[in-house]
This record gives sequence, C-alpha cells and structure tokens, in this order.
Amino acid sequence: MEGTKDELTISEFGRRAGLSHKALRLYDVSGLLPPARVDPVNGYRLYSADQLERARRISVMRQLDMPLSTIAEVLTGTDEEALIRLDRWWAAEEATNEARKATLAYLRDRLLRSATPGLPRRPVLTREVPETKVASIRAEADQQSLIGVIVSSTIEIRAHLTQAGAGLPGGSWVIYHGAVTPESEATVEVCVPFEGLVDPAGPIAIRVEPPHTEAYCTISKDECAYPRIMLAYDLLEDWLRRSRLPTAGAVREIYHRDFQYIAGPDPAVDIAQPIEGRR
Amino acid sequence: MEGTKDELTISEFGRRAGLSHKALRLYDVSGLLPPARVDPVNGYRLYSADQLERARRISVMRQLDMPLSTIAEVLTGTDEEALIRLDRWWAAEEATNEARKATLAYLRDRLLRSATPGLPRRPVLTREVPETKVASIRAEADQQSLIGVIVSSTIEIRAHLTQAGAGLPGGSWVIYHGAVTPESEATVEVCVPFEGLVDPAGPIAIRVEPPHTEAYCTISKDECAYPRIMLAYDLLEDWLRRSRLPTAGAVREIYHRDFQYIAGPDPAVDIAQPIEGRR
DNA sequence: CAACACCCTGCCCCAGGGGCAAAGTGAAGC
DNA sequence: GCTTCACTTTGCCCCTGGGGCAGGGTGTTG
Repeated sequence: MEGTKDELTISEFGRRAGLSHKALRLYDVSGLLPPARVDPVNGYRLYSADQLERARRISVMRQLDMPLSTIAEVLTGTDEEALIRLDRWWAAEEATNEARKATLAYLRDRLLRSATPGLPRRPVLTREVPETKVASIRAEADQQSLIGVIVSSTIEIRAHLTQAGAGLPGGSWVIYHGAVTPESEATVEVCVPFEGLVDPAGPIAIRVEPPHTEAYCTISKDECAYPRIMLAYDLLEDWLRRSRLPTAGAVREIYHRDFQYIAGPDPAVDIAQPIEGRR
Repeated sequence: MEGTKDELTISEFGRRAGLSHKALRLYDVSGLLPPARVDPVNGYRLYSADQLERARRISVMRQLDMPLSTIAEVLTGTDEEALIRLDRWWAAEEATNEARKATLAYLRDRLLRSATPGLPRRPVLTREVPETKVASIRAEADQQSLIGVIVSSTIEIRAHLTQAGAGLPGGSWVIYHGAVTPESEATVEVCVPFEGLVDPAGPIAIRVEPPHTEAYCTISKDECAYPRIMLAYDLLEDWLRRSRLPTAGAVREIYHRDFQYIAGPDPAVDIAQPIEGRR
C-alpha cells in the first residue's frame, strides 16, 4: 500500500476511477490522461489523487460512447465550457438519433410492404417530354449539402435568366448522375427551363434537354425527405422491373411550378426516370 | 453493360444497392450476402437482380448501426418475423439510449457541481456501529444482475432466519468488495442482522460484523439508481478526502428498516464507509 | 531464498470497413 | 493485333477502444 503518499499505482488508480489498466495505458499514450509521474527506473506510471476527477469524467463519458478525441476536446478549458461543449455534442447525438428513427420507419415500411405485396399507394405513369432548353449547374453534393446546393443553384440560375430577359415557364429539376446516399456523394445537375436567348455564364451551362419518354411518380413535400423519399424510388424501380422497359438516362426529381421548401401534404415533386419509349 | 442478362458485376450491384465493393466483399466472406454465382475462371462475383432487395435492406440496417451479426439474425425467416425482431432490437436500442440519458444527466450534474463548488446538498455524518451478528451471502454480480442478486439473497436469508426462529431487528445492507460498474463485476455481500442462535446453511454464512465507526450519507430511493447513486459516493469520498480520515473496510449500502424496491423521495438508504474512528 | 502480486512492453484479436498496390481481364477503339 | 481504359481479384496496413496473453522486470513478505 502507498499509505499517506498521494501516488497511486495504475491498478489502484484504475480501481478508484473505474478504468482498466489497458484503458489507462491507452489514455496515456494518446495524451488524454498522462500519469502525474513516470518512475524513470521502473517505467511505472504513478497517478496523483487529483487526477481521479478527470479520470472519472472520462469513464462516464466513455459510457456515453463519446470518442476519445471528443472527450479531449470537451474537457479542455473550464468546467462551464466543458458543459457547453457536452450539451452541443449531445444535441448532435440526438439529431443522429432522430435520423435513425426516420430510417427505422422507412425500413419498417419496406418490410411491411414486402410482407403484404401489391400495395402501390401511388401510381406510376408515363409521359412524353418535349425538347426543352435549360440552364444548368453541375455540382458535387453529399447528403448534407444537397438541399443547400439545389436551392442556391436554382436561385443563381433564375437570377441569371431573369437578368438576361429570358422567359421562365416555371418548374425546375435536379438530375442525379450518381447516388447521393449518407456515405457517397455524386454529381447533381440543377436544371431550369427557359425561353429566349441566353449566354452561359460561370458555372451556368446552356444546353438542350432532348425529347424523351419518362416514367414518373408524384409525391408530396412531406414525402420528399430522406429516407422517406426512397419509397418513391422503390416504387418507380418496381414498376420499371415489371414493365421490362429499359431505362435511358439518369433519374431526376422534378419540382412543380409553385414549389417552395416548406413541408406540406400536397403533390409537389415528381420522381422521374427516362425510358426508351415508343415513338 | 450486361444487357438483358440478369447478372450484375460487383460495382454495378453496389451502385444499385448503395453498398461499396468493400462492403460487398465483406458480406460475401461473412456469409451475409454471397453473390448468386462466382465465375470459376475469373473469380468475379456475379449478383442477380433478385438479391438487390436483401442488399438494400442490409444497407438501410447498417445506416441504423446494426451489427452485421444482428442483421443476419433479423433477416432470417419471413418478413413478418424480421419485423418483429427488428422492433425488438430497436426497443433494446431505446433502452440503452435511456441509460445514456441518465448517464448524461449525472455527468452534467458532476460538471455543474464542480463548476459551483461547495454545494453538498446532503450532509455526511458519522456514527458508531456496535458489534452485530449477521447472516450473509456472498455472490458475484455485475450491474445487470445486481438488484436481482440483492433482492433474492435478502429474501433467502430472511426466510432462513425466520425458519430458525431468530429475531429480526430489521434493515439489511450490501457490502461491495469491489466496484460494480457497467463493465466490471465484483463480489457483493448481502447482510441481514439477527438475534438468537442460527446455523449456517448452504450459501448463508453466519459471522460477526465488528464494531466500527462509519461515515454515511442518506439518500432516497429515487437517488438510488445508477448512475445517479454515484453522486452519493462522490459526496462521501469528497468528505473523506477533506476530513483526512483513513478508511477501514469496504463501502456498503444500508437499506432502512422499511425498505421496499419502489421508487420514492423519502430517505431510504445510507451509503456508508467504515473509517478508523476515535475510540 | 522463494513465492506472490504488481508492473512494463509487445504482439495478435474483434467490427466494419477505407485506401492502396500488384496483377489479371474484358471490351472498345485504332 | 495492339493499346488503353475500366473493371475485377487478392493482399496488406490503417482507424477506434480496448481485451487477452506472453515474456521479463520489481518489490514485498514469509
């Protein structure tokens, strides 16, 4: 025993703090909790009783599944600052948990739909789309930045078209040249149709969208959030597989004329897939 | 392109399912999602379009942070069964999240208390404890089994003492011969004091608890749950450090005479630490 | 002097992949 | 036929947060 000396060996310290000697060794080499003193002869780690408070805090934070790097950040500075950073981290955790809940709801729906097949609550239709002149911006986007990219690009294009005196028949769409999932980013192309003569400018390109046939499915703004929106994609793909029609181009989301980014139950967006139609 | 053939290469399949080729390779070797066919010449993995549904489900479940082994379990059998297992898993996740919330509350309290020092909301007192004859059961317990072990041991001892015709002055306590944290288990000793002459039986030992001085702190049943109960331990330890009195034995939780495992705000439990008192 | 309880470092292991290298392979263009 | 490009395979090392074990040093106690 150490008696009156305030130096604790690693296992004594670990016992009092609720940490294994393996964890303490790790926290030492990572700099999160270096011992007060290391015996230069032994190499023994010697902790002071004053370090118990920090060690216990670390132990509790690990029980919250907080990464060591985050713990190190949170525990710098005063306790008031630590409290603020802790609350901020927890808010982020709550947010991801909300996202998990939404994902769970989607998964349940998918399993239920498969359990009771033939329940296409929204029809998939086809239509002919005429040749259209569009101004577009291509950008890389991940799921976090996607909405921001779409909104800002649309505004930028609209401003350019208006300034150029072009006619705006309304509506716009986003072509997904790859899958934007929580893990992978992809190129998206924001398109705004117009009438008249307009020069390209900066990131804004002018091109002609060729005429085509597309299969589409209309959903509301409420159904437009990830992962709920996946249901519409599933529906469309199901229809395509059953109809045996080959696809002809990238999938797109078409925003109706009066679309605003405010939630609501009214039809507002088409999920569309160009197909090789009968001409 | 594969054309009309229903065999997809690994990257095509991954693109359609939202899974990386690394993940697919892993799911193959782990048996979670083996490809429909492996070309014996190439070694190329060839997936069928029918496997897309399972792959997408796996992808969504991974977004929920479900371990691969759990996914494999959940996805066996019919979709209805899968749904049930999914809900069961989510209920467990919710439970751990509730526990995290409680731990967060404790951590915030600890940081707050340290931020505004000198806030001992409950007094720590000392008292002399006379020599006492007790019947006790020692058992290994982790945090999950702890309450069950305590309750069942207490009942077992009480039954034995009653049957032996001993007098029961009431109350009981649990001595922690080690730390019971969410990670580590330890030996706990459930003690029931009695009067009269009783034989030991099975796991029940008879011994004399020596007279001692102890520092203690009284809390309510509400405050008795982990990790909230840690506050009482902190309080006691703080007091001990400031009083500079050496400890003399293992810490214990003393349940008052009328203790029942029903929540409530009334004082019900003493957290006590034997100390080397002035005789 | 031996036994035992500690302590150290170093190595391999887990999930769930990411990243990179070396090597084989298929199809398309020239 | 040859090159190029895209694609595939295997293999290895990396990350987090430790657990477990081996081999060797140390300090106290009987």
